[in-house]
Amino acid sequence: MDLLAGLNPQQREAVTHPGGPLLILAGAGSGKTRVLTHRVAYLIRERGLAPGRILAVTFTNKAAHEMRERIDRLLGGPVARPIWIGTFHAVCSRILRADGERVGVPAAFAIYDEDDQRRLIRDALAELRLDERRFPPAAIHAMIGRAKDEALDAERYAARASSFMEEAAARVWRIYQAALRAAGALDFDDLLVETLRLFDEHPDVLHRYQDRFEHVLVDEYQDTNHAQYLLVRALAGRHRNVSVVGDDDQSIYRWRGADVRNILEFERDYPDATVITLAQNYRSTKTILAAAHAVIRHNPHRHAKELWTHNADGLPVSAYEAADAADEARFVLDRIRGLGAEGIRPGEIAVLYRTNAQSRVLEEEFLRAGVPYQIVGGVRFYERKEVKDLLAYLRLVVAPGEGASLRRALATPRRGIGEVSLARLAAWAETAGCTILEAMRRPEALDRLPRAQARALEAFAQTIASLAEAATTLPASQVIARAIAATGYAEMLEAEGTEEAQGRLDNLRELVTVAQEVEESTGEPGLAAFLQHLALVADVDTYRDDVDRVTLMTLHSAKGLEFPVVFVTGLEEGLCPHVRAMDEEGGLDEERRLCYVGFTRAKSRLILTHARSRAVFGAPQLSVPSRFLEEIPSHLLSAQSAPDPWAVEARLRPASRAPVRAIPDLAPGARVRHEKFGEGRVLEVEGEGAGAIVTVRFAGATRRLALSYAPLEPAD
DNA sequence: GTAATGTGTTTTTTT
DNA sequence: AACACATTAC
Repeated sequence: MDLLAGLNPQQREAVTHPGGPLLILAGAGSGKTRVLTHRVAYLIRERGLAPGRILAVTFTNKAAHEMRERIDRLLGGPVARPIWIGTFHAVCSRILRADGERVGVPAAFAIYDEDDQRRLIRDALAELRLDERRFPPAAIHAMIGRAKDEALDAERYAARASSFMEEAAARVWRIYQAALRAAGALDFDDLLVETLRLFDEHPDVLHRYQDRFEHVLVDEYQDTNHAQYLLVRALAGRHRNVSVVGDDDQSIYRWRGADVRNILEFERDYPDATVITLAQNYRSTKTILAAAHAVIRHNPHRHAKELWTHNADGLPVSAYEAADAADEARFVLDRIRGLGAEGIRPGEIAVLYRTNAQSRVLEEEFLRAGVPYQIVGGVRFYERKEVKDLLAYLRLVVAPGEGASLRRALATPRRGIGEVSLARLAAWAETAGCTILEAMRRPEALDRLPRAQARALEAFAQTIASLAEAATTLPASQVIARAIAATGYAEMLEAEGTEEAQGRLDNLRELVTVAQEVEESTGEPGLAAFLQHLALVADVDTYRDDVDRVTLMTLHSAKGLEFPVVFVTGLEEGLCPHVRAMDEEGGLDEERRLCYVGFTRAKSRLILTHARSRAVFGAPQLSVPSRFLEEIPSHLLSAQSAPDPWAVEARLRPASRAPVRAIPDLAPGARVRHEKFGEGRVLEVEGEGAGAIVTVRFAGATRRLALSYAPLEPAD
């Protein structure tokens, strides 16, 4: 396959660039992913570079996956396996697993999630007798996180602390860090910081990686923070073949420490850098690009540039003013139904919003309408209670000394062990100098406890021990499958007998599938590797483009994706731009970039909505249209508005936007006709009247439909 | 030791 | 409105 076929001159230049520092300024939809994958394939095939000598850093695990697949496809075989492709966090995690022990990071280190981290912060605050109201754990945690983004450590941070709050954060940090170390755990930021420390304190390790990576490529460079910048500089320090790709207009992670200067000042860092600009857009219509540009051009301090395209003008951008969030959701579903009639499938549609909280109202409407959807983010799969519970058991199998996991695992399923028994056991373990888990197997310790508790603890320790035994020989997926049964978790959920419990059990089984997939794609079958991998999984990684469902997600999650039809909802002052962003320096600019990212996801249709009233913390608030909407010239727009509920005649009409028609009264067994699906038979009816949801078997498929929306009529 | 009830907090975005 | 956390009741 010709690696250069179909590429424009700038893309070709980027793909074939011989070596040395390369900056690719790639606008939205300019084919940057394509350039990156073709460049890697080119280096391997045309330049004879061994795949193992390439490091490619992506923004999400999903992007990493896709890149690997595309490279294999380009080169016509499974060539990509040895390439190091992954997020900064995944790459650092791999380095630390191999060499972390040189700086005191155990090979089977745990990666603490948000919950675990917050618990340690609160413990530290309590130890320092600091009031949580005056020193909110979330704020302290964020301060520490930001400092780690800057590659600072507690000592240097303490030295430059200039306020009482910062001094408190520095004191908390020391205790927090000691607690992590004691648990053999790292937080997300530590993955980067500890890798940097490893390189700093052990130059021989750094040299090994520097020599190995002849080419380093970094995607989404505009969203790298200082620690990541230092990592790139260190890893590419020997061969200086560093290619970075990014777009300053799409920098949306400043709050996480991302520093646009990394991309704006690349030429200062590497004076001999080649700079290539990709400005031709292959994704969107002229109208969509014009609307996006009309917004982004209001930002100061940007590389002034305008995308252009050979694509058609396309339809005007739609704008809808809804009465409230529910009306907005109904409008979205109305439109989606209309698009369906035009032959556009659910999988081609995305509904975007600023905050996860907005997804709830939308989701309700999707359920009511029976339109298939997937929500990316929100309550994350790996933060669900049952998943975290099971992971606690698994962590315990890998690291028996880990206190937080022990607590969690002991609590569910209930086995009659509470604070009191655990404290007694912990005290005994302390004096005996063993772990709590070991104490559970000592008769001397168990004799001090009531009979029932002693039995339960003994059985618990036995369960963990047998799982640990299994983990020495079996791959992670099989250990997990055993754990679901051996811990009594399956039994507990089955006993509940509710649909919810069944769903939880399904989630746990899903974990087995995930483990199998990870084993196959990484080639590392062990439980420890799997647990570390899991901690790094992002929301977008769970987004699937192979299912025919409408995708609901935040503007942030949408970065890097594209859809034929895109809805951007909630375009109101205070929401997008968000109030919390506006009291920060440069916050408004970033909100505008976020909006720009949203618009430029759309290929052919862009639909914008805002509501006159929206509930904040449950209380309705009036809101005005976002300034970003006002920035779009009216000739690009086709606007529409919900009726004013205060107008007299409007008050007499039903509030619902549902088509006014007779609601058929159906019972199971009835024959019905659907505009699109043809004739079918009713299997089940849930609810009554307009709110009812019916399950109908059509010739092709069985579907759940909302009676009030679905164009369903009795067939006689 | 656990379940029921009450209270306060939450929403910005995430590797 | 929804959820986590604390307190109370059993």
